Amino acid sequence: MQEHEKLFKQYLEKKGLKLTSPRRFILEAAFNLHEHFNAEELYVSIKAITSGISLATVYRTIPLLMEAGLVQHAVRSDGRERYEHIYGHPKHIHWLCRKCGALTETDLSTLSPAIEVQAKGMQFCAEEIELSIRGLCWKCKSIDNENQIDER
Amino acid sequence: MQEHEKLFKQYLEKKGLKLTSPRRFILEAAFNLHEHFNAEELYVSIKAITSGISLATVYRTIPLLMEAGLVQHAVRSDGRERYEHIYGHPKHIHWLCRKCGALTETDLSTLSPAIEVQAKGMQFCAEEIELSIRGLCWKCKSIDNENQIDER
DNA sequence: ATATTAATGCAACTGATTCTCATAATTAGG
DNA sequence: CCTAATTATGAGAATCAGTTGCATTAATAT
Ligand SMILES: [Mn+2]
Ligand SMILES: [Mn+2]
Ligand SMILES: [Zn+2]
Ligand SMILES: [Zn+2]
Repeated sequence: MQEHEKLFKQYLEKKGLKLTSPRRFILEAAFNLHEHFNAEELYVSIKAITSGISLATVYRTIPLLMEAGLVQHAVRSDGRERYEHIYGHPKHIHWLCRKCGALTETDLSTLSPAIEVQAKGMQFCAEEIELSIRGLCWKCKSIDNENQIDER
Repeated sequence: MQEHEKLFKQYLEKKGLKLTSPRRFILEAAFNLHEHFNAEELYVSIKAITSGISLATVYRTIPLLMEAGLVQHAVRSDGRERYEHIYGHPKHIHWLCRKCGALTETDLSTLSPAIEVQAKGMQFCAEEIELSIRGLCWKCKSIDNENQIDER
C-alpha cells in the first residue's frame, strides 16, 4: 500500500469512516494527475480506468482528501474550484496569467520562514498556505506593450 | 471628486466606457464597506442608500472595479467570491480559521520583496497577490487540544 | 436637437455543487 | 458464517451564485 493510501485510511479510521473502493479509486486518480484538476476532470480520469463511480462521490470525497492533508486548493480559474495533490510535494507559488491562462509554479520555501514567524506570533496553526499571483506573463505583457505602441 | 472615483473614471474612459450613476454608487458602496464583501452584500449596502440599482449591474461592475485596480479578491468563504477595496490599503495576508471562521489580517510587506524578486526573474507583471492561510486560530486550536485530552 | 453607442433592469437561464433517498457495501458481534 | 447496525453509494432532483438576452434608457459626440 502506498504511503498516501495509508495516510488516507488512517485519517478515515480516526473519523469512523471507511476506506471503500470508490474512495480508493478517487485517491489514486488524484495522485495520478500531475496538474491541477477540478472535480469533473478528476471524475473523467477515473472513468477511463473504471466505471460505476459517480460524480457525486467524487464531490463527496474531495473534502475528505483535503482534510486528510493529501489534496489542497489550487488557483481558482474559470469560476471553478481546482485542486492538486500535495503529499510529498513542496509548497509552491502559483503565477496565473489573466490573459493566456498560463500557470507557472515557483518555490515557496524562501518565503515560508517569514510566514511561520507570523503564524507563531499569533499562535495560528496553518494548515493550507495559498499564494496566488495574478497578472501578465512576460509574453502577454510584451503583446500589451506592442498594442500601446500601435495605439499612439 | 475622491481619488478612487477619479481613477475609476480614468480607467473607464481609457476603455471607452461611461461613468454612470449606478457605477458611481457601486464604487462608493465598495469603499464604504470596510470589511470583505460579496456581490450581494454590496448590493444590499447600496439599497440602503438608493433604489433602482440591480444586482445584475453590481455583478457587471465588480470586474470593472477589479480591472481598475480598486477592488481585489479576498479569501473565498461559504463557496462565494468575496472582495475588498484596496486603493489606499497596504497589501496584507489573510488568516482564516476553518472552524470558527475568524479572519485576521497581517502585514504582507515583509514578504513582498522576495515575491518581487521572483516576479522580476520570470518577467511576470504581478497585478494581484493573494496570500491566504487556512487553519486553526489559537482559540479553536486549544479547544481541539482539550478534546484530544478528553478522548484519552 | 439628433444620432450613436454603451448601460441598465428585469427575468430567464446556466452550470457547478449539494442534497435526497432508496439501495448496497462494510463492519462488529454472536 | 449469519445478522444487525452503520456508513457509503449512484442517480437524479434541487439549489443558487453568477451570467445573459433583450427591450428600454442614459450618456456622449456632433
Ligand atoms: Mn500547483
Ligand atoms: Mn483583507
Ligand atoms: Zn500570458
Ligand atoms: Zn477559530
